[in-house]
Amino acid sequence: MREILGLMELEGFPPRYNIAPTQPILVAVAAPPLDPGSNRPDRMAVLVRWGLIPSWVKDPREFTLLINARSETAIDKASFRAAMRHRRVLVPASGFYEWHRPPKESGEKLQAYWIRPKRGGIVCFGGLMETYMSKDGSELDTGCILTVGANRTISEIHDRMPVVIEPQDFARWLDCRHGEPRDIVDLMRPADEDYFEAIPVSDLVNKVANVGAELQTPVIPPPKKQKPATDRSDDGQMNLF
DNA sequence: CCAGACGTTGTT
DNA sequence: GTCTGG
DNA sequence: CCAGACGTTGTT
DNA sequence: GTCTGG
Repeated sequence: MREILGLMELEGFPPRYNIAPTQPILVAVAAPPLDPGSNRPDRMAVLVRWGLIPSWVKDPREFTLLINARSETAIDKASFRAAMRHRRVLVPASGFYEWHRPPKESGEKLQAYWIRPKRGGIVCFGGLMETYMSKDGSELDTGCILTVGANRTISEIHDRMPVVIEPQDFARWLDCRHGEPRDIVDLMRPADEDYFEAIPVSDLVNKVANVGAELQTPVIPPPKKQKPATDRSDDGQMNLF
């Protein structure tokens, strides 16, 4: 991931297997303009609270937790408009969890899935951040992840999925100095059908107190046909969500 | 115009 | 701060 | 799901 | 008839 993002700050960042809203997440942002000849990286890593707080919020305690933003509407929403223009970020992860909620009548149980790139490695989600100034003068960096309608593969599980930004689009996504929202709308689209694989996992993941690698151990879900996951092991560097 | 909301998803 | 609903 | 709206203007 | 708001 360090190689992918060009960040220096990632050494020694431990793997995390169950990141819940309000917890810190690592994001990549564009660094301030470089001096000519500088070899400083043009991106930097920031830890933000997962749950965006717009700058105009009076009392964060009474404000809804904004962990996702719909990419179709974020440009026009008061809560996301400024961040969409000025504070786009990349959120690196080794995948995400999603829950399949069967119709109540079906009798099927809620099934959790660990969803990761088929090729393994790191995926970068499109996200937004804000720096919130509280009344006591302290700053709180917060962020959220953009979503888009699920592709056919993921829609078996859920109707939405995170926006995936490909490496060749990182620079354009992050360049908020020149790139306006209309210049990046094309990047907010469902991932290719074969980009992700969904691995059924146990309901251990449902409890945020469970945080170990065993959360990603494949299970065979009871009734429906579901291809068991491979046992290809993860690189263990950065297991977000 | 003015007052009030400002969001998503449904357990990540 | 900006948008929406009345 | 059901009830209610279904339109525009917004300084005349 | 269809959409929206609760």
